[in-house]
Amino acid sequence: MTEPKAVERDPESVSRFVEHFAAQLVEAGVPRMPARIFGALLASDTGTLTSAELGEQLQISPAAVSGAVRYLAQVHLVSREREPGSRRERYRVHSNQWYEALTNREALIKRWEEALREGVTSLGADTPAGMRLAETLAFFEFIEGEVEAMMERWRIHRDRTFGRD
Amino acid sequence: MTEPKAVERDPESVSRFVEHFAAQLVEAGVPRMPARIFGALLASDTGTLTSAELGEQLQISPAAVSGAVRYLAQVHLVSREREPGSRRERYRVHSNQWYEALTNREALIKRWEEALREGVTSLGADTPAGMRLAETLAFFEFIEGEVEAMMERWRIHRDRTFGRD
DNA sequence: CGCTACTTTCAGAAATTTGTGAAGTTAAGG
DNA sequence: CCTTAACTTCACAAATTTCTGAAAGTAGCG
Repeated sequence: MTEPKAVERDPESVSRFVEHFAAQLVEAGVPRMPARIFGALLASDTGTLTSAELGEQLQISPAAVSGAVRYLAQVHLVSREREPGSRRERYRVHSNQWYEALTNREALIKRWEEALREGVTSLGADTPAGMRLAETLAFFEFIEGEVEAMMERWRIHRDRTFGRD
Repeated sequence: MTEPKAVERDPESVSRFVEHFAAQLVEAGVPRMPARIFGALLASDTGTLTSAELGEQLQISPAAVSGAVRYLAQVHLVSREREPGSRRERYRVHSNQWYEALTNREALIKRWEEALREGVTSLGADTPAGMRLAETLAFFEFIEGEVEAMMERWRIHRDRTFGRD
């Protein structure tokens, strides 16, 4: 028969998902190429793809892959690993961990807090503006603590739902 | 004495805060003008500023103010109000509510979820990729519920800390 | 009604961002 | 070591975004 053995993934469906999902990320502020690459990784069976595979699937140059991957690695959305043997690289999305990175914008939040703290000081803690900034600052500090607890609850919930191995 | 009555806010400190804070927002993906305007509102005593005041303080054209404010209103970071009498408009940051908007990216999350759901379907719920997407989807659904509870805790915490009026 | 004080829209100039090809770098494997 | 298969960096072209000035609405107020 002409029936292929384990098709399970026609390129067009994959592409549709990748581009659609990437578009949402773009709207959230993620640069286009990183978004597309991230989508492609999410949609891959192993969660890993080589530079060449990405380039071919998305029709982009090696340079574009390189730049986008650097971005993704920096924000901890993917990790890079060397295939033992060859100098070919694999990029991987850490299934359960990538979305934790999302809630984990540590550095970002820290800098917001720093800016707010400066604002409180320079505008005066007793001025209306200073008080508004102080309250905002308190909000972020509060959230920071909460998020950690929330992620712990998620892990428990996930293990119950998807099996605890 | 040459001592002014209630200076309390020298333009340079304000500007330093505004630009610094705006820079952080920009890094988080907010367009520059909206970020600056938002900063200026945060740093104002009443939390409101007119179009003209914004234009002068930030040295930008009325057109820029108009465009940026439209953006901010759309994402619920500021509201616009008409000064009774004149056709002059005031833009306001809702002290306690602006940061709630941040956690409240309803529409955004919904679309992510929709994209993920589509992905699960088109890639197959039983494929490895499909399962990865399903887990991600479950994560967002979980978070959605948690955030609401978290905000409620925040309000209580805030009232305790800043007075409950 | 029409004048005037604002705000919005629009077309285009300027700046920024993005992606490419080509040269440069690194390290595997003979 | 030298060759070669990758990845990365760089300079530039193209596309996009951002802001402006100017024209066009809009609604108070005489």
